[in-house]
Amino acid sequence: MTFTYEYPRGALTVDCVVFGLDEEELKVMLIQRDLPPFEGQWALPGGFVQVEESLEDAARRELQEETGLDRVFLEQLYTFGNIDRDPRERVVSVAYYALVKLSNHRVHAATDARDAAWFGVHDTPSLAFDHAKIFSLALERLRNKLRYQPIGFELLPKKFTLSQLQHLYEIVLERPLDKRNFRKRVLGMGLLIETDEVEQDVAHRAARLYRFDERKYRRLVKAGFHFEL
Amino acid sequence: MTFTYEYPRGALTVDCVVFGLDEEELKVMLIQRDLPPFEGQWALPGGFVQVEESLEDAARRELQEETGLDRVFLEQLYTFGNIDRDPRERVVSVAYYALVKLSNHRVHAATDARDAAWFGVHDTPSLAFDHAKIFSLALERLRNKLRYQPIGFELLPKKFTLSQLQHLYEIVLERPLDKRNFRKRVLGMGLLIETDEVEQDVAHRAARLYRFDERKYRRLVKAGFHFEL
DNA sequence: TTACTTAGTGTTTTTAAGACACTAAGTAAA
DNA sequence: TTTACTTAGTGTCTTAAAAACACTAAGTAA
Repeated sequence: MTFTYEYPRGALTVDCVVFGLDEEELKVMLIQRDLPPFEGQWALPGGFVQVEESLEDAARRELQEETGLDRVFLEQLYTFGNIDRDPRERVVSVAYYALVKLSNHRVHAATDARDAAWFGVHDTPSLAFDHAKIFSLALERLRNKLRYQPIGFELLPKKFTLSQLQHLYEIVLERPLDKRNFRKRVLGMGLLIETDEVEQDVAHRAARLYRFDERKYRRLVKAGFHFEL
Repeated sequence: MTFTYEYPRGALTVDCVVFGLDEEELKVMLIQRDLPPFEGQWALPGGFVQVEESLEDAARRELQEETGLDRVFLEQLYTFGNIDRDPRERVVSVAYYALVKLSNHRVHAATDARDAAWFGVHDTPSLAFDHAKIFSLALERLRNKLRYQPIGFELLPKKFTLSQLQHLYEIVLERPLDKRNFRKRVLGMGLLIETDEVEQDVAHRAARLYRFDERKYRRLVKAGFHFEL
């Protein structure tokens, strides 16, 4: 079966920059292409948008199919539409970035992808298409967003210590932060709930666990508040 | 002549939210549709992306064709891809917003558009498609951007007084600003060049004219500076 | 019991933002 | 030419936020 139009139409794809947090590093998920063009090269997970699905649905579906990731934080980044960004034909790509709790998700390479793996953001191989550009924009966006919106929690387990959270900020922003000032700010925000649990199996004093008060956050955003961390 | 593909393909459009500054109000440029769907209704200027032009090129071309606007500040806003946003078929639209110096550009309605006109941003008619959503996102983006990037100059003539600039900020942000604090901040930024001219034909003390130091701005941005106004 | 590691906690200093009112310069009208 | 009117232009004080800074507490391991 084929589909015919009066004027030529480019193809539409989505690409996802998936960030995860390892113990010591910010990582990005890449897949190794199993088909031409750029066969064997690493690339961002993504693929064609089907005609009866929304852009975000397409992004989630591709993530699921290619990397097994599910129910992640996902936000639109930018749309890339240079005419020769794909050697085959005109392809416009809507890029998304995603944040996942690395601990939850063991990667399994899947359809379309020879392999899927996490790379340190400073240790990425050369990427297919204009994906290096997409990736660097995503990293920049993540850093900016982290400053003024509480999205860091998306990279941590549900319950986390303040040290873990600070560590996350230090890794993403790539600079050390003062412990007392950090705790002051982050608690002063009023979006963390202190649980009655502490971390387990550590060889030193155990830290209290907190969780993010997502309900309160949603309520405040709806009411027009802006958050600056 | 027709074009045939193996899978169905949606259409791709660009839509532009064009802002201009009147004496007393922030305005948006709308066109009245001359063709179905939504014939006769007001809409954002925009149209189909051709297969051999980039997204930004398409936006500039449509602006030129439909409103006669040329060489404007243009930046990508967001991509809208809900499956039923166009009653005819699947259409994904990449939205841009533009800032123009209203004084320069007299509007002339043009091809595809029955009419083109400026509307106060609080006085817009009901819009075709999901254009109301696009418009309100653009307005929000403009306000946020104005806070931390010096883009306001795009709405003013090349040479302007500090009062005009303050007035612009007050109109866009919809709140009064303190004259002395405003001048302190804006001059402290170091991106304004004092000319040796003053405004003409005013019935009171004439104010000094300034211009935006675009070179310096570009240089600093390249060097990684961030600007907060 | 001692050494080691990370958790947890306030105060001071510095910097940026906000509030606030008068004089200067020009035009227009009496 | 004097006077009234309008907008330009200018600094200081107050307040709030950010940054700098060091010790004690609690637990584990040797």
